[in-house]
Amino acid sequence: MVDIVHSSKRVLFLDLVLSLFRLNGLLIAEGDTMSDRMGLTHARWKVIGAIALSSAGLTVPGIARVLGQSRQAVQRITDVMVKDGILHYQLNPKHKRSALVTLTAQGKDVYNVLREVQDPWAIQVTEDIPIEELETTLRLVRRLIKKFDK
Amino acid sequence: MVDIVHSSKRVLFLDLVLSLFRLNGLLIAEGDTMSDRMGLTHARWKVIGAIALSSAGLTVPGIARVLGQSRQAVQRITDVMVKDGILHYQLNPKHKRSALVTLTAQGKDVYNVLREVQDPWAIQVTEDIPIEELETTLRLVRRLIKKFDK
DNA sequence: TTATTTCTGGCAGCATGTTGTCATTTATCG
DNA sequence: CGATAAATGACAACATGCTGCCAGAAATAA
Repeated sequence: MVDIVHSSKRVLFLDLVLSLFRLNGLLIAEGDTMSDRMGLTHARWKVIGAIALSSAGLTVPGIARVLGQSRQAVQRITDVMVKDGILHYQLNPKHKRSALVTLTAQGKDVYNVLREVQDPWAIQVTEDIPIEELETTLRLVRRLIKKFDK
Repeated sequence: MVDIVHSSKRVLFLDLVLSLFRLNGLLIAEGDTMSDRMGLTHARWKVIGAIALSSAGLTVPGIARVLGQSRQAVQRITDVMVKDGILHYQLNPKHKRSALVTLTAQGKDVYNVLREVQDPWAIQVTEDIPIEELETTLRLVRRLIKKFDK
């Protein structure tokens, strides 16, 4: 009996993992489509979002920690975005070498336009989904993240 | 009132999306760690899994459709795996150009070793998670996939 | 059957992510 | 304070993914 429970949970979970891979790809595609008109890609609005949500200011490794990525990957993205005038490296009083990454005026404009597209999208997608299911799913996802993030 | 509901669902959903990105990265890392000892990467065991689960045999574009990726991405992976002796291109009676991708004997061995690691992992991870939550989450994930996969 | 459309393989270019390494700065510990 | 450990930037190598393009095969429509 225990084995049966284990077995079905195992299959269920592996199915979930594969489905998450699939959904991840589709969400990236959605994000790219949405941010296309403002010259962004999913990797870039992830960075913009992380900065916009932080109050105290973030360094490159800080953004990487928030997004769960390598600092090198984030560094490459921010370097390009600084060149494009979206971001700005601001002297960090707390650290001589590691600058704070901030949104320029243009970057803030981009973020606002992004939200104008993203918000209706989020509302429309969740239209027919009970809030309880979203909560259950988010709780489970966070639980899994905790398990793996060490 | 409607706006409040929309607002909290919107925030909840965006939070979920970011968490899914995070979890995706962690699952890939888990997969890479697990399959490291048999010389696989996550991209490769996804392909092996797709082939192993198919009864009728799959072509490269067929694997791509199952995994929700571009056929070019899959083609590059399978080309390498054929070179490594894990996969084999078998003449397709139904299509002159598009070969069926099959596991070699070595490939089947690899798949079996993979399952020996993956199964206990799945059981251990879901140990303290109610099966109902897994089902709810999988249902929601599939629902989202349907929305975006067109 | 013939014309049109779709599918496929192969190639190229590019975006994104990872790990590894090295030198330097910052933080921590004895 | 001084030694050691951790964090950071910069660079390189590599794995994966995408789109675009072309020519030929296969499926479909007329």
